[in-house]
Formats: sequence, C-alpha cells, structure tokens
Amino acid sequence: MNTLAEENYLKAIYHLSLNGAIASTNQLAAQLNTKASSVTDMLKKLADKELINYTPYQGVNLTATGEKIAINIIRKHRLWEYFLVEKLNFKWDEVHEMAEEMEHISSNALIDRLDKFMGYPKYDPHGDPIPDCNGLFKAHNLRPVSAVDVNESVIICGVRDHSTVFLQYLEKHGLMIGKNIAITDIIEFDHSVILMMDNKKVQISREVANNLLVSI
Amino acid sequence: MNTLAEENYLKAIYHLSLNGAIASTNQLAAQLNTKASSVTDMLKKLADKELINYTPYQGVNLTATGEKIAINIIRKHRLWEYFLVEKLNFKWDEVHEMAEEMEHISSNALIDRLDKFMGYPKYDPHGDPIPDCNGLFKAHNLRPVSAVDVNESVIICGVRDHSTVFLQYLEKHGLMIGKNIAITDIIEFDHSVILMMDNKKVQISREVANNLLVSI
DNA sequence: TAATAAATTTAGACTTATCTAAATTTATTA
DNA sequence: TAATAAATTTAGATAAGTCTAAATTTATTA
Repeated sequence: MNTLAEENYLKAIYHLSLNGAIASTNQLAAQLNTKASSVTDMLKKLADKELINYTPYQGVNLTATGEKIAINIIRKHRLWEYFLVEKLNFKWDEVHEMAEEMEHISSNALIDRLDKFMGYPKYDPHGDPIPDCNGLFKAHNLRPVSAVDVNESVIICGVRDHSTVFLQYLEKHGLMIGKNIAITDIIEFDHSVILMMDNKKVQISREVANNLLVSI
Repeated sequence: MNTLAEENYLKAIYHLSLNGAIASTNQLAAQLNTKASSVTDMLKKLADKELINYTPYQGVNLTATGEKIAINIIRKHRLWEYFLVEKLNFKWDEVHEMAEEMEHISSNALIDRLDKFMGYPKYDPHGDPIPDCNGLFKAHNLRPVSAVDVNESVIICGVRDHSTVFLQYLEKHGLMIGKNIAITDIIEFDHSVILMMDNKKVQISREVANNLLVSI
C-alpha cells in the first residue's frame, strides 16, 4: 500500500494531468499546499515506484498503475461524499474535508459494499462521475453557463469550482444539481447572465457562469 | 488535534488502565506492536501534553482530558463497527481492522450524524457499549459462561477476546450476541461446558467459556 | 540483603516527509 | 542571442516516530 502523502500526490497529479496534460512541480506545490522542493522529492519516490512518468524539469503524468490508484481514491472520495449527503444529510458544501480523510480508508471490500448500499450512484453531490469498481466512468460532456445561448433551456449538472464559498453561493440562490434553467439575457457590458429558474429571475456574474456546468 | 500514533496510544492506555489499573511500558509495547523504548518516547510526549499521568518506571494512566479523547475514539470505532455490520452486512469478525482506520476520521459532526442515522445504538456488534456524544455509557455487568451454574439459563451479551479466530469459532457454532443458552453440564475433569441452544447441544472448552460473556 | 533478573529508560541512529537557501536548468525578452 | 526571470532541483536541516544497544532502575530470590 501507499502512504497518505503518496496517495494525495497521485490524486493531485491525476487532476492536473487530465486530457493528456503534464503536471508541473509548481502546480503540484500549489495544489498540495507545499513547496516545490518537497514535490521534487516525492516525484522521485513515485517515479521509483513506477507510479508516475517523471523527467526532471519536464513535469509528470501517471503511469497506468498510478492512474488506477488515483481513480480508486477518487472513487472512494465521491462515494463517501454521496454517503454524507444522501444518508447523513450533510449539505454539498460541508462534505469535502471529511471525504478527504475518508478516501484513504484502505479496504476495497468496504467501498464496494458502500457502493451497493447506496444503489451504485453514478454522480456525486457536485455532479462529478463516480468510477465503478473497475475504475470505469464516463465524464458527461458539460459546458459552463457562460457558453449557453440566450433562450436556451438547460439542466444544472455540475460545478467547475468546488470551493465552499462557491457552493454556498449557489445554494443560497437555489442553483442546485438537477435544476432546470432558461437563459433569458446576457449583459453585453460585463457578460453577466440573467436566467429563469422556478419562475424566478436570477442574475449571476460572468465568473459564476464560468463555473456552473450544464447539459449540452 | 492529535496524531494517529498519539490516538492509538491513548486508546491502548485506556484499555489497559480500566478499573483504576496502571498500564506498564511493556504492556503498551505488546498491545501496540512496538518496542518499549518507542513507548517511553511517546509517553513523554503525551505527558507533556497533559494527556497522561506518567511517572518514569511506574506506568501510566489517562488524565481527564486524555480519557475524554480515548473514549471519543472508542465511540467512533464502535459506531463504525455497528455501521459495517448493520448497514453494509459485514460479519462481526470482519470489521475490526476497518474500524481501526475509520476511528481516526476527525469530524465529530460526522460521527454524531452517523449515530443518529443508525438510531443511537447502545452496543456494538461484539456487545461492547457505545459511548454517547458526551462520552457516557454504562458497561453492562457481565460474567463469563465459566461462572454460570449448571441449569442456569442466560443470554449471550459479549466477548472478552475479540480476535478473528475466536469470533469465527463462535459464529460457526451459532454462538451469537442475543442467543439464549442453558448450561446443562460442566465436565469436572477439564471444565468444559455443555449447553443447550436452539434445542441443540453444544460443547465448549473452558477457554471458550472464559471468553464468552453472558447476562447476570 | 546481596546478587540476579526483569522492566524501563537513555543514547544515538534511521526513515518519511517536510522545509530553507543555494545551485541549476529552462523560458522569456530586450 | 545574451541577459534576465522563472521554474526546478540539490544540499543540508528538522520533526515525528520508530529502532537497537547500552545503561539504569525496580523486582525477585537465594
């Protein structure tokens, strides 16, 4: 098994090297709240274990083995988030930190039973896809509200920013996963978006529109 | 917050210093699978934090603060065991190792919600009492089967030994928490016990009888 | 109660993961 | 393309938790 620190690095590398990208030392340091020199040390260690492809100065991505481990951690994280929201009635902005700890519980038998207990959910409370026990999942193809045309009607399916403040902001305005929204106007000056939801008018800034994901 | 190692020491000290006893360095080393010298180092650290009362060469017990922390860890351990057995359908001999990890999930809000979700259970799958959110619980007053007289009828309420082999042995013979047993005979030669359960005769050794706890 | 055994602590070393500061490599730009 | 800036790595140090071996204290027993 891998240490907690190793698992967190693999997860961070996974998130930073999606779509064939390469994660840099500094990006990892920022993501993991640590220093670049610490990252370098760990990258050597993970490279020795053949969990990442690392060329000094050139950044990293995951090997097949590393990716498998990373996806398993993400599976655990998202299933625990689902559990916390659906079974223990936490709000979607309250569960991230707890799931950060729970994702390191090692037993796969446990997580498979949890998955079954909850009926094999496909998406977590933030709309992110939950990998199945084989690591398979399909990211649904989403776009930000800012890319939607006026008069289109779409469904809220996810968020790009997962921060507590953003989630609380959305919650306060009733902008939740599954809600149907109709874009009624886009202000030319600042690109803020006017939309209708539950027969009420809601105005959101460009920044919010960029981070709120909806169906194609 | 305390580190994982510190929490495990506090828990071990708790278990070893029940009933006003004093835990020794060697006992702790055995319990924690480590060396006496490592224990000494940690005891100094915990004493500095005022979580234990430590006099060199004289052993330790917990301060009020230390005990509070230890009981909270035990509360978490037992609630997670209950969850694993009652909600995820694990067997009572499968859950200890998982709960050893889960007991270190820090959030008290989480454990309180879990407690509520399960209906505030009073005992874990092995019959051990679950402390409430204030750390309160009453250990029910049990005795081993070996202390029961012939012709008495009692209810299985707990185990003294929590090892997988022992639990599996009991499971195989149907000796589970809640079962009613009637002691029909005690063999004078080796103190093995003959009992009736579900209208079937079961014979258990003195050692088993010493580790199976029943109602007074 | 002196000698021996057992338990415990101390001293010094090791590993993991981190840090700061300096050195090196890569990227940018004048 | 040479100079400068930015990114990255190396060197050396630190803290937590552990270890072995030696020293010390406490307990046992002859």
